[in-house]
Amino acid sequence: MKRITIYDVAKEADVSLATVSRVINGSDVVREDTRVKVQEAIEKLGYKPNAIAQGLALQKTTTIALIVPEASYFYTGQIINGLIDVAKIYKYNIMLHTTTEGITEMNDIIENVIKSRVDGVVIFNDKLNKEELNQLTTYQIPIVVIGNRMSDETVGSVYVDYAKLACDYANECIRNGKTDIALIEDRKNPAMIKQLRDGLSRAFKENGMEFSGYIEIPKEYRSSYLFLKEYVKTNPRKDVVITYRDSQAMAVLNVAKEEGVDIPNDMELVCILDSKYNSMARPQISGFKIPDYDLGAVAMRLLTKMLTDENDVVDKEIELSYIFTPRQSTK
Amino acid sequence: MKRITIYDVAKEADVSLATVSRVINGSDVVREDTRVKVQEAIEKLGYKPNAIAQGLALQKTTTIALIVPEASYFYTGQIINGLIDVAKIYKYNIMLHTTTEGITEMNDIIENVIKSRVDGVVIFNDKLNKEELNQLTTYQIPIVVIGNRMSDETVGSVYVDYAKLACDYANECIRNGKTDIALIEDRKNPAMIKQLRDGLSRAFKENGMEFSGYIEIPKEYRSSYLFLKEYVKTNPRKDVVITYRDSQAMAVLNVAKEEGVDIPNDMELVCILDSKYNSMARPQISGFKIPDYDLGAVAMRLLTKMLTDENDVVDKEIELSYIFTPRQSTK
DNA sequence: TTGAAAGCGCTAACAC
DNA sequence: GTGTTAGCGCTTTCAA
Repeated sequence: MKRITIYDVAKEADVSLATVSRVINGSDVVREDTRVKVQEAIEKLGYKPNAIAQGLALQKTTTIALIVPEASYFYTGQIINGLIDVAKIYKYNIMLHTTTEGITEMNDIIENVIKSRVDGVVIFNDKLNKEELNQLTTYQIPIVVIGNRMSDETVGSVYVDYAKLACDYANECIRNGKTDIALIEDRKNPAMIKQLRDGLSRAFKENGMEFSGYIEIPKEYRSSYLFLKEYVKTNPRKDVVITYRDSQAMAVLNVAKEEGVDIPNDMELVCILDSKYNSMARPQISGFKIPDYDLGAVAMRLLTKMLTDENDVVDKEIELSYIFTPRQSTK
Repeated sequence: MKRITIYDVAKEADVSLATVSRVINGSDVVREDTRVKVQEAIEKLGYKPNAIAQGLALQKTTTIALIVPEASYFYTGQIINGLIDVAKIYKYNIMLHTTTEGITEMNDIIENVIKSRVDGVVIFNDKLNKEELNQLTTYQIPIVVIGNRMSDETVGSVYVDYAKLACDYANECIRNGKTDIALIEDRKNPAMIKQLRDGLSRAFKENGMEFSGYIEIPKEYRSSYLFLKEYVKTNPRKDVVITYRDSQAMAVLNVAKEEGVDIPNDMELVCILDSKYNSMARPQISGFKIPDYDLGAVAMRLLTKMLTDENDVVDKEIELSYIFTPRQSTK
């Protein structure tokens, strides 16, 4: 089957290609009968406009690039879902790029993104390099960052204030006499952990104390579970343990159960990134409902705004809130 | 910043645009000194070739469309990872499309895919309509389907034979006297469940029996957990319960624990789609290691083959195998 | 080895 | 209302 172009349709309908173009773009200056005539020709030939040619002519691709970490948690999936749902509304297509742990191919991706002439970029990545973003801004590509708050003028950002979250929660704990709080490292999400840690430090400082409950997982341990299993034997019990991901929380739960530590009576457990698995664990794990879907959706909405409103969008920094969901692992 | 085109580079380097084109495409007919001259001009101007224009001129976009269900399990994520890793090798970009439960916008997606002139399509979707695929084949777009075996001549497919998996496993159970096998419905993945059911039926037939252990979850129950909680009270205990996803297996585990059913002694539990959560549950849930990552990787490899080898690719149907991973929920 | 020019398929002034 | 035509940025013969 030969590729059908706008010329073929024009010939078939016996009009000029400009008229066909007008029809497919819904221009209202076309007379009804010619519109119908063209429409029929399109139907008959099975013509589909070539988005690439349109992109070239219009200097816009109605495509945005989405850059996410390869590690696919449920969380990331939800962000993508939210983003795509909004993208669909505005007819944007998504080019998906993933960054692989360790390998600094971010530059390759950026290069790729520039070449592909997408209209905008959404980046969700724990480790984000300002320099790399600069590349994009040099090429005038609108950017929205998810997760990291950016103070830059040109990039938008949608995020959750984990520091505040941690600070507030710690304050609450301290108020209730629970001062022995532990935060477990998450190698995959250092930036998030840093925010949490900062928040905890702040809370302790506000209460005239110093936060010292950060638990690093030595490189030689392949999983938090394995490490904690050892750790718990030689270290005093905490009042509250905070983990970032559900799997770490489950590791804590398992270790506790195996070592005879009663949760929540001997020790409380909170997981920052709530997930359905938290409620399937026994005892059910308390967590913070982080608006993952919304992070994606709002980011995309912000980007479309930046893409359409020539005059700068007023609020490029959007903070989303969270909700604490108490379950059985906390009192 | 004005958009830098190949003309700007040509002027800067004082050569024709044809030469610049040759340089960026690594043609070896260019004399070294002019190559360097052009290279410098490119560097100086920060020129990046416009992939859209290239796509138009070359009639190929080096982009493939990936269609996956919106519901983001870990599994889907892994498939995407595998696919992207291979796509990177061959320099392909990914256009991500998701299908939403219920809403039959598959046609919209297909339409979109055709317009975007991607070089090929990979589809992973439980509910797959042959008609919709036909659209794509009409437009000569190479397709690879993940998960469903397709007998079609033009589409490739990469899949796991769940029927065989179920049949073999059931045979093994029956051989050991465990004939009371239950398979729990999964509304999100009817096609997979059908395959499993077929496999079980076959095994029972082979043993002169009939499979009657399919457990449907009535619409009014919001989760398998809630339903099973009721179900278990009025129904006899099974020998073996099979679920498709980890969350269903965990539901079974929780119900069993709460109702005083000892797993694996009173009843065994197997989850088809293994995941890390299975090994975090207690008792750890036995499962089949389905090669999710490979499904994606192999699918992409197959597609690139179909894209490059003009003469038909010999083997367009690729079956991947699985490994049973016994843990604590089976004896 | 390099350049000139004809497309690739479409849009958008500008004419008529 | 509709047609003509000049791009959009690049590749690729065909000449030189």
